[in-house]
Amino acid sequence: MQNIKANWGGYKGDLDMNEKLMVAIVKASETYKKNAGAIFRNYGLTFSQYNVLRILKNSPHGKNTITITGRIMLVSGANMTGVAKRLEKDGFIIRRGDSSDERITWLEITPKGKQTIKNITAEKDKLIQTYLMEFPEEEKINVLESLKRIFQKGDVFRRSV
Amino acid sequence: MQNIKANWGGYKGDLDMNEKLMVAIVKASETYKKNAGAIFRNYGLTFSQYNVLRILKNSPHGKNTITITGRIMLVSGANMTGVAKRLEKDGFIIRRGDSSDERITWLEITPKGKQTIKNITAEKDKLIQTYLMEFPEEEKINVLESLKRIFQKGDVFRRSV
DNA sequence: TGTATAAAGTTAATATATTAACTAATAATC
DNA sequence: GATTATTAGTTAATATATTAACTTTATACA
Repeated sequence: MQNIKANWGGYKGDLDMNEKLMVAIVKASETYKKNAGAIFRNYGLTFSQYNVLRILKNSPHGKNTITITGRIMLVSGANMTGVAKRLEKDGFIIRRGDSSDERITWLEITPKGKQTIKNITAEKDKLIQTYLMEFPEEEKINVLESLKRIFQKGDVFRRSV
Repeated sequence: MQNIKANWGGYKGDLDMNEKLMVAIVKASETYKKNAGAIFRNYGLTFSQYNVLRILKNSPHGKNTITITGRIMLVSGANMTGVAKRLEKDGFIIRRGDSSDERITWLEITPKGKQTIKNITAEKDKLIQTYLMEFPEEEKINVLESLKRIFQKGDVFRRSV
């Protein structure tokens, strides 16, 4: 195993275990976002854009509203406006108003969007497999449960602020 | 426990366990970044700016180079330029060239920067404690080890691309 | 019924982050 | 010693993300 801390300018972490764990979560996340984003770029998508398509594909009739999609992704509505516009410009989704509630904008994945998600699958799964190949199923379940507890706490925290 | 999936527009995750785990890592990370960022903002810092100060504080003589700091944070050098300039403008760091190697720019945390980090500590630790209060020490160690394996794999991946 | 409140979405200003292209300085190699 | 390659950092263009302020539409309720 190579030493990934090579040449860190003498930096020594003096973080306690708690902050060390949070920093590790952020680093694992950033690593995945960069590696997966590099794959998605070859298919004309950013990491965020891929996630919108993934959510729409798993929503009834391949569509959902801007606000709910943003809520699942934990991003603001203001940010969703731009992401959705760029996805529509490139033909991955269409945007359509709701006939009975004119406040609502529906996002719907197009056939091109569905096909792109499908094309990405193998390469994306292979990447994740390189991370997790040594993980027994039980370890995955344990880590998943631990992480869920963290962001559910964070959700409560956010609501109370 | 309230249902945090309330009103998700019928969205159903059909992710396999592997992708589910990666999505959970990203969500835990984003949750922490948002919650901690809200605290740091009260002290005049963004999440990224706080991390630069944390790294400098733990570096020899409170300083490190732009490139190495960015490498620890997993962000590009181009991004570091802007973050460092804004930190200097607000008096949290100073930037100084190296006398023997004129390519290098050193970032050094100021007394104001050190004091700000110190002021933030209690509130930041309290936030992390709300996430981890139910975690036995052994669970923290296990999750930390699991996550480290992920971003070390990601590091190797990045080098090979 | 009418007014107040809430919800959905957009715009503007700003910070973070990327890649690509570039300059300048140092290191390696022939 | 001269050429080539590498390293450090910046700039430009673009995408992502935030909060604050705003418009429009729908809902609550008195």
